[in-house]
Amino acid sequence: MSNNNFRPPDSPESDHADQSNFELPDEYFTFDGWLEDYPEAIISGPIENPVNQANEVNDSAGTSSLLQGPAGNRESETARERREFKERFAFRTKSEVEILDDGYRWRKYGKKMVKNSPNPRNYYKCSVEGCPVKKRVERDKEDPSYVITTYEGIHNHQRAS
DNA sequence: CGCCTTTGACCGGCGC
DNA sequence: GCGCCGGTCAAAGGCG
Repeated sequence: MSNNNFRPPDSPESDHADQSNFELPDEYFTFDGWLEDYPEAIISGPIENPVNQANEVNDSAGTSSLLQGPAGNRESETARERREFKERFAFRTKSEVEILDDGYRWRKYGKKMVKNSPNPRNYYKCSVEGCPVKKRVERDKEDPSYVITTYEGIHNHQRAS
């Protein structure tokens, strides 16, 4: 299994050479809320061309997100909705370990048991100073052989491994 | 010695 | 209001 050599597509500087190293996870989803807001995302299956979508994002200015949802109506959204509208995506990977080396250094800052799941959820933050990226990792409650990783934000810096 | 986990406390939003 | 729930803080210890 590709436990230690995948690369998430939210890399700010991922050039085309990097793309060749990018191994897709088994399943891959995008959404513009959190997982619990989109339970159907887990069920409904992988999206069509995640790599192409990632390329589009990287090619287009690098300002904005992988996950443009109802962006046109942003002004009319409430403050809370706007605050929650961040760049997020998740994927589900069959893996025995949760510590996947994606080329960034992460510092774990929390762990919580969530309701409706027997498994804890782990919170990580990018350890580069000033970089706002966070991720959370939890096991699939239905199938514990899968790990669900959710990324939030876009990296400020180059990958330093 | 500099970074990392671990872990319970804390906190803010939201529903009742 | 109060309590649940999810997210974050921070003190303490671990490990290379």
